[in-house]
Amino acid sequence: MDQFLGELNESQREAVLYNDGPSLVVAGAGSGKTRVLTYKIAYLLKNGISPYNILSLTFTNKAAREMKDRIARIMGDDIAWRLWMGTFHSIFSKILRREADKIGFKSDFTIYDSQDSKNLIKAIIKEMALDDKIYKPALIHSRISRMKNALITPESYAANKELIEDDFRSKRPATRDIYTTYRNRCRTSGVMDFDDLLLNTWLLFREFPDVIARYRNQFRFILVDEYQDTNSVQHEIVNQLAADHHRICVVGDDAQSIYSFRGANISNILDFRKIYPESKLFKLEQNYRSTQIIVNAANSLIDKNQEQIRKTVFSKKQIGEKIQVISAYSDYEEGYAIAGRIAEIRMLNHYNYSNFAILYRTNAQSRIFEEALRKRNMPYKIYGGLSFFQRKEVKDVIAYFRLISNPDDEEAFKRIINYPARSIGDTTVSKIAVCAHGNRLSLWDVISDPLAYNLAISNGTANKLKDFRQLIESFIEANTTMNAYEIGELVIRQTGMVGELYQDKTPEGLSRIQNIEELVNSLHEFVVNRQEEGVESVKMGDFLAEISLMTDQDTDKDGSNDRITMMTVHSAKGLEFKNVFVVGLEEDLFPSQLSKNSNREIEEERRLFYVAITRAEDNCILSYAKSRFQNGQLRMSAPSRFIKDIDRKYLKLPSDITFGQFAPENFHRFETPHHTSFERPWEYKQEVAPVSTPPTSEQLTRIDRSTTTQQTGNTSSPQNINGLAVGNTIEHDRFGIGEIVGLEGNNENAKATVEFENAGKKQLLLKFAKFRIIDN
DNA sequence: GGCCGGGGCATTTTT
DNA sequence: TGCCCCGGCC
Repeated sequence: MDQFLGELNESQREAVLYNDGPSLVVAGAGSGKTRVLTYKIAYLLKNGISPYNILSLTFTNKAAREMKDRIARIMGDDIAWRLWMGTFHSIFSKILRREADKIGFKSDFTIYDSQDSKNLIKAIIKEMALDDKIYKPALIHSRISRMKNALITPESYAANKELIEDDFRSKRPATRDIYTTYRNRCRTSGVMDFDDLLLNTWLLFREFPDVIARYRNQFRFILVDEYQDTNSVQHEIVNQLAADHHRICVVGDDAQSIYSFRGANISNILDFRKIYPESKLFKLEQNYRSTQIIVNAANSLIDKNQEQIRKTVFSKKQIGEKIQVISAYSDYEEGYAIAGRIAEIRMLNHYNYSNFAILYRTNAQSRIFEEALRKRNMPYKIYGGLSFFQRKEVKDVIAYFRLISNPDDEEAFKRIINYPARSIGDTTVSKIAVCAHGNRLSLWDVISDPLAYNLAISNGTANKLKDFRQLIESFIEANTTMNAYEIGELVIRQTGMVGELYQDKTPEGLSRIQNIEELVNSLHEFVVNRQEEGVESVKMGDFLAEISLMTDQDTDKDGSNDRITMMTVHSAKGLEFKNVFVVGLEEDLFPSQLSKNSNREIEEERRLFYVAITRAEDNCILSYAKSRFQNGQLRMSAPSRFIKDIDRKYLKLPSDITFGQFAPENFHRFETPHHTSFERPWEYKQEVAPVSTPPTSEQLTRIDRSTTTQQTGNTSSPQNINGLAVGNTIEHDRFGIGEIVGLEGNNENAKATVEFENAGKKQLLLKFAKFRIIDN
């Protein structure tokens, strides 16, 4: 016991030791918050508290898994295993499965992912004959989701004047009907969406005093991680559970609240002490991750936010390098500059590629870095994008699994009734659907007894439906005796999906087959693991319950490779890297244009930037491009206000940086037209750059261009368009080296005539041309 | 039933 | 630009 308490600093220890009442642990970035949570739980366990009595909620499966592993190392597997530790969604789905019958569900209800939800909403909008240009499914889905997260049921929605007026004003008065229908349809289908897992738990606890009493009694200690990102339902459920004993400990950092767009409510953490006036506040302020400069720079940034719990995060690590700000002429050049800088830092300090991360605001930015890294043969891994379980072929197979487990599942039904093709078209499906919804039945109910509902279908169609029904029934039958893996194999064989896929020899087809094989492997692994744990029969339903709450991060297997990480700032939360590049620091990109309406949103973007910077241990480098292709057009961009928000003394700024305007007006018309020394144009003159090697001559040319071309901020100059001039030599991605012999137009219409060495004379629309300037 | 092309569109996403 | 969706066509 003492040995691990000794590993804590004073405030960490205090936070661990206090367990008699509510506490709020404000944990600055890198301050050892996971360590506190882990040791706190270990401390309770060592003091004789049963793992069964501890509820500990996290935001990701990964976080839960890591914490469980750490506790297992201290307390042993068997104890760690019995802890109620997991994400809100997984813990509450477990409870809901147990109590399902009380709220009109079966314990093997399936879970709709966001895509299923959107599909259903889309179908409802279509059935209601509403215009899906006005009732955009994604928009309606997010509104419904917000409502659920704010504890608003269809009934309370309809009773809420403000919401109704709101919808009326935005010309979407039918929203509440869509919401009601959506909820009802989920019920007849025996499914819950992600938000239902929370809302239904809250409703269950509210409606059934005996149930909540049981769980209150069980969860004698409640711990919640990342409290700044909880939404109202989560907050309220936690309050329901803690109502009697108040032994609740929430951990979080208001400065890292970045999910309000998903309904996270920062006031949950800001107002925690209002709800529990007797609560103790612990502040973890020592950052063990980053250099002093990084911590101080981040502090100076976040200081610009109004709404926050004031704290003084500090580091006792080395002072470190200043945060370098790289200015690039274009988004392409930004890519090259970053790739070059990574190569330099890596060589000089013998870092691995895995010590580097490129963080951006939007996924769309990844492509350019991908190209730049690939050209230099630098290995990388991109996170985000389509996850394994979202892939079409995987979803198709899983839809069968879902239908076997719960034949009422409407989205699963629709997905596979005609896949593989069995000539049951949309017309038939909508006839079934109309009939089903009219009678408040599931689609499966209708095809189980088509005669009873007078379906207007031909005999041929009726036979096809019968075949489909019998196929699924045979699976359902087999499912009573077979384990999840056996059923999986059976389904894939019997449906003929494999045969169909093996026809396809294209790379995409091959990858589809691999994905299905991987799914089968994971089924196998799942069954074997469970059996090792002593579960005798491992059912398909168990597998579904597990994977429906999984994300990409949980299936990531090549995480140990030596690769540069590329991801959005959002997904970097909770991670750390020796060297972090935060790129695209431009107005309208970071902060996002869409966040500029309100100060609240700007503050969230600033917190996002704070999260980005505080991922860095040794080196943090920022970059921006002065022009960028956005939504298919070339746009001039100004450096982000957030760069200005950082105290200048922690920055190494490029000499030509100016804020609040597109192109610098005070650019120097080059005293020395060509750099002859190794001085880097982006650095403050008085600064020495101890960390960096002199750039290669190749880079210097590029960097020189980047500054000289800025003279062309005015886009109308005839000789000098979009940073190009007649006489420049460029290297085009496809045509190679060439010289510019003519220029016309400007901005997005700008064209250059280029005489290429090998490809002859070409007209390039600059908006689309991919090239870089190599000499002027 | 599946393929092609035009038009519209475009944050962030731990579950 | 690149993606997705829809409608038209074979």
